Amino acid sequence: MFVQERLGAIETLLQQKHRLTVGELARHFDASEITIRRDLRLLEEAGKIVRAHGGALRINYQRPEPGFEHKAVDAVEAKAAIARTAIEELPVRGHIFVDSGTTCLEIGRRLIERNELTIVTNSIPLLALAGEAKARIVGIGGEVRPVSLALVGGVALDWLKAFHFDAAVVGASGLDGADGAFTTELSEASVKQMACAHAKLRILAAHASKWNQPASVLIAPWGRFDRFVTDVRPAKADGARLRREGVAIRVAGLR
Amino acid sequence: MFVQERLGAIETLLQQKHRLTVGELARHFDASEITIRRDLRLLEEAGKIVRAHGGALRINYQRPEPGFEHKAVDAVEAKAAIARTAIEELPVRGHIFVDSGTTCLEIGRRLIERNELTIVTNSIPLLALAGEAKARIVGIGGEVRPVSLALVGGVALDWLKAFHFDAAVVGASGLDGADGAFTTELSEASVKQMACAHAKLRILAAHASKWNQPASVLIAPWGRFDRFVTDVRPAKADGARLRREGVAIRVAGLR
DNA sequence: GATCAATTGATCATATTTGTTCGATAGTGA
DNA sequence: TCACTATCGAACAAATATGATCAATTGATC
Repeated sequence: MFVQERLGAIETLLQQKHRLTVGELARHFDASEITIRRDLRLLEEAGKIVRAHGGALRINYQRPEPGFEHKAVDAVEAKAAIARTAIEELPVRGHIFVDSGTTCLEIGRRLIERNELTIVTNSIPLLALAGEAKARIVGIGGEVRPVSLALVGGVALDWLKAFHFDAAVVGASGLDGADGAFTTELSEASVKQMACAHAKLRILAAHASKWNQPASVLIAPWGRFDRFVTDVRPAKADGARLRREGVAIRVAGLR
Repeated sequence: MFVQERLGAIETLLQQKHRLTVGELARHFDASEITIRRDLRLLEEAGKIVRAHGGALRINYQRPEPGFEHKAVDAVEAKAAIARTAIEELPVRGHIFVDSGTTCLEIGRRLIERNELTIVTNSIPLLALAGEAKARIVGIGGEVRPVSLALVGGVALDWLKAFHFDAAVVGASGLDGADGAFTTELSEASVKQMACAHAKLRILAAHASKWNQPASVLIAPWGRFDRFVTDVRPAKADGARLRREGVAIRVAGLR
């Protein structure tokens, strides 16, 4: 086996495994460990991999789950812009459901200024803002999901059934041009679905970074939403698809 | 496991949990504590986390209860003492209702460490602590009362009807030797009553300053409570009355 | 077949990583 | 305030991984 072949093979293996030990590779190629180390050094010098003591890691090795707050901080500006645009779409009186998540929290933060409004939410951070609110704020009950500080679960759903909203604003963890909006957890998806099912106006608010992010549970296909508020004009194909499905796109800062 | 992997994993965990102790991490990775500390130091030097004595915090973690803390500064010491005493009266597993209010919040703050417990509460500040909780936390639904950040109202009551608690801890705004415990709002009183009605063990926790404070709505006469936890031994007459009604008195710091 | 360059493997001194011990320090409750 | 406990980090020790060096092997070329 030629060196180049081995180098290429190691790269390929790393695509599949994200981490490889020197021992594994030595066995795999039936070569000595020192040979593997030499290969790894070459690959590292070429910037193809990251070496670790005992093996190697994929270069863009990213941690298991992207995480919640991490993204939240660097997109504050964008999310504020989305929020400013989103509230223009929302009624000044009546009942509005506001979802959990950082984008929706920004929207909620602005909506609580409207004194004729009743805001129903599953977001604990939003409930915590009630002290400064002019609007009436109602929390749906349920079990707390610690990662997102959202109220979820069966009882929350039962309770939402009894409600009728003038509008529902929901967020998403992933967007897919072909399918629709996704989230990572079934229990959260159910709450979002139920809220939308009982709302006259359904608004999806999501930061552009959510496009093509993998998230396992479908909240709803595009057609179920009336408006999609985001911060960057979607790719041509995605935009066309949305319009075909009857979703009005609002791009923050541009209208 | 490579160092880089552990560092990445710690970052990911921190995004989900806000805070991690060295011990937790050591167990999680099956590594020694000193190894974890070394990792934490690396992450701190890289500006990825904030270290604390005993563990680490997420870099931009902000306290989730804004606008409420200022109230809580009154009698912190005494309330902490009451809380320490109260939790000794409470089971380590099962379902416990924890009321809104600063005293009960102190109790809840300690109870969330018990990992076999389900805590049901109408206190939004307590719900906001779920991110750091070992216990399962359930919020009852309802309208938010901004002054107290408590969930109240008809829906809250309906929720409570569905529950059965091993214990209920409630607070009060006023205490009267002759009558019992009072609060300022009918809606809050109803929640407290309903919680007690569905609990095996009923604990009233209140700071001594609440004696003879005027508060309009009777929560319940003394006889409805099993224990009264406070920070100062009650006046002779009051103490006698309580005992006659079958309420066990626990004075914080003295037992 | 002899020679050379390239690659690989073996050996061993050195690096790195991890865990243990123990004195120092910070937090906690009285 | 003090004493008590938990946590911390320095220093050492053990285990493991690493790379420099040198020898062996292979294949190409003369």
